[in-house]
Amino acid sequence: MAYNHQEVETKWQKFWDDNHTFEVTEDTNKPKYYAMDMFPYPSGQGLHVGHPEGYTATDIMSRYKRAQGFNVLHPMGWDAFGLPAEQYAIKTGNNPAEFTNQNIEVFKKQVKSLGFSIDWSREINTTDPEFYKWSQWIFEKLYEKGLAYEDEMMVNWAPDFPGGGIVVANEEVINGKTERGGYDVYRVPMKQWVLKITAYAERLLSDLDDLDWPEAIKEQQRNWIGKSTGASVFFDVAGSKDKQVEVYTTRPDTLFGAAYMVLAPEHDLVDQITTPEQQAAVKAYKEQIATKSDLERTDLNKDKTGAFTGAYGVNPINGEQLPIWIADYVLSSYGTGAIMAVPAHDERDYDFAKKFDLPIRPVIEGGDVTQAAYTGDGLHINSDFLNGKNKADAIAETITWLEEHEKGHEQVNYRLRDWIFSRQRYWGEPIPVIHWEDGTKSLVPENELPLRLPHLTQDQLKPTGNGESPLANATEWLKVTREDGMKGRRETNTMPQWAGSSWYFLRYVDPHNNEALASKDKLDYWMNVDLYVGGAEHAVLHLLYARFWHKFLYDLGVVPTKEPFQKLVNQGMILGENHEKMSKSKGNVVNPDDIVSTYGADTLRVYEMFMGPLTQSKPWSEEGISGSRRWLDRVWRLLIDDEDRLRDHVTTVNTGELDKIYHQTVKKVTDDLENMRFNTAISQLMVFVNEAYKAEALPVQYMNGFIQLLAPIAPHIAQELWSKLDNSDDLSYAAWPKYDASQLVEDTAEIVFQVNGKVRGRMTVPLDADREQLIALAEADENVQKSIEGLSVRKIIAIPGKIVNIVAN
RNA sequence: GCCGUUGUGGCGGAAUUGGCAGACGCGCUGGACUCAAAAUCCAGUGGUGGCAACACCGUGUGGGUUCGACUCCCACCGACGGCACCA
Repeated sequence: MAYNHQEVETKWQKFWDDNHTFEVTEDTNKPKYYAMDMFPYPSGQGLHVGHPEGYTATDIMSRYKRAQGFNVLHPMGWDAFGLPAEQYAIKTGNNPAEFTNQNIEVFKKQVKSLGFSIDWSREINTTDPEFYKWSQWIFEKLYEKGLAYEDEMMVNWAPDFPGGGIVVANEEVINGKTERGGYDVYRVPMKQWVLKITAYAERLLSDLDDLDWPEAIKEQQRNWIGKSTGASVFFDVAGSKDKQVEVYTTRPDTLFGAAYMVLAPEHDLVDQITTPEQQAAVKAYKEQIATKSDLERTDLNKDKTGAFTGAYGVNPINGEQLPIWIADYVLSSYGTGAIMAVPAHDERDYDFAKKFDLPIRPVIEGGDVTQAAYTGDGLHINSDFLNGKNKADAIAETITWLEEHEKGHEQVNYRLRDWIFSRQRYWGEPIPVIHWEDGTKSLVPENELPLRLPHLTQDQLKPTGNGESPLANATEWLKVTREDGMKGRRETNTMPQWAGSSWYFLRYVDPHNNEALASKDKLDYWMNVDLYVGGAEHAVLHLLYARFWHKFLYDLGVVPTKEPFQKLVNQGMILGENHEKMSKSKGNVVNPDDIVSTYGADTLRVYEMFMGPLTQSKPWSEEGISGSRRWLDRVWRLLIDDEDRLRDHVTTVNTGELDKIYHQTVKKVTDDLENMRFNTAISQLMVFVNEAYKAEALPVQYMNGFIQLLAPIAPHIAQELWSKLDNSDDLSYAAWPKYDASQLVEDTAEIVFQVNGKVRGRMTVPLDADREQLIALAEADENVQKSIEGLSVRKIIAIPGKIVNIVAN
């Protein structure tokens, strides 16, 4: 009978569930392997074909490692806080929790239909109070260590965001608009909870080196952290002895070329130093930029703007007085929010100087300051004791001078900013803080965690209109009274979606623990994650936050490793048949449910792995998927006849005709799986099947081995064939086949004969034929003779086992 | 503009250390089976020329190193992703 995928897949999925096949314990006698996917946000859309790609990859590795004798942890969970559920609730009056749980049920059913070897007893859900209790616990530890603080700071405020506006993290702003939805972002001061990720900047940067991650992601994180080395330089303000402007520069060597100074408009000193005559102009400028969105500010960046404060700074190196301006091309949030401007050697300063007619004095040879700023290296000029020195020497010399004269020092800066951690939302983890009427605040006591989200009615969920979270409407929940009668109000902001995903991988190792986020023993055994697979879109957000929290927990002694994810793999995107990103509007979306019901989960798994390298983006093909199904049918027919019985040619007799290809296949598939080259592993399995079709007899032992090699990729059909071959042991834990290296040894090799690098003949010779023999054979070759006719031989290269190349002219 | 990734048949993609370019699959062509079709099995399939043996061309473009380059080096072009006044 033909292969019936629906029957077989249902049967074995039930078998795995009933037998708890993939539930895992801490068997310390075995080496461990922790393979994990980035857990999904359970949207109402359900799974798309991109999800199974990564999930299949980790599942193959999990099944392969299990057969290799590893104790494998392969879990799944749900990143279930987030805006869509809240917005849906506002619109329909449904409870976000119920809605979320319905979505999870749909997702879970879909994921299960693909036959992954997941330990479902460890399923987690970030919206479960028993889970977010520990998100809150980590926040409290951060607070206790001074790494979570509340501050009036310039935040990214998107007032048009549905539901009354929202503050987003720097990382969530793309081109001056919110990453989600594309709403305009304004920089406004607001009181927010902030996590001090900058305290870990250096470690987040340097520990990247030892990680087995794609270079692109490491590079993105390095750029995001943005370490730079330069100098702080102190400029006195002329006429006011007690005031100093500290600037940061990476080019202290150009100090003699400083022409003016610029403060960020928000800089503290601006109001103190502005002269009475300039006050109106400065005030007008500050108002002008305050109303601009980030996008408008960047758009206008070609056209520099600014205002003169009327004050002057004193260049410490030569006593020269430099006008102090304010301009929004200097950012208050980077360095000291103040710069020395060297228009001759900095493009931004050059543009500004041109616009406001400020002097441009070169201090490095090379370039033409009438045309453009020169940012390259060269010998210094107009620079007193630096004259004649190159950039590197002059930088070192200047820093020495600054330090000796106490006018500055070497300084390292990071582009990374602290992490704005509060969101004006209902559907997130409540921040466990109480604000007391005397102006103090305190944490919710640890024994009262989790601080649960109160139930809100549809009306209460609606925006407050003042930028506050809907939790401000939860009157009863909000009020707290202390034993001493002091009244307090709970924090109404909630945590961002990144909170749960910053540590969820720790919870999988001990998901039901009430005493700790996970027990020390289990963390010691399982951490860190050996393989983490997910999309590249999380390069700086999730992966940086998770590393930060992990390092913090490492410092607390909670986790045993400095880094959470040893190996990271980004699966490529699956594109539509037209090579474009799948989207509803383009009508090229493929629904995995349809594929599973038409062709089966195994076909989907084989196809997605065979399409090409896991890490590459590749287009979907309907013909490709049916080809994968045809191949599985071919595998089935190789072993099973029309009456659904094992074919007669599967025997215990080994004629030897498949020896070589079998052992080659075991070797190649093992190598390929080890290196996650699933496409070439499948191709080798196809080659084996092609050979097997030509063979008279199929030794049962080779057929069993082949099924084992196939099992990680197509587990259902493999299980069915395994049972039809009368195996009584559990395929999921059967020891991985070994190959016999002696079967792979060749005693002959095909030697290529070349003349001037062009192939002119070939011959199969004994492997031990030496140089002289090979040359003789090549020279005797008819076609070779024809090619060298009339030429004189200059040189002959002969490499035994490979090639003979005759050079002649 | 800067950083990263990438470029191979009609299509998806292989190619260990510099040593036969195009494995495997899709598609296409032919054959077998069939009254016929589908399915299946077998064979062929980079381009040009030739009945053929074979020859020439061919891994984004242009150079270079080498007996020999998809592979190493230099310059450039295109695609994709990220960053974007970070002093």
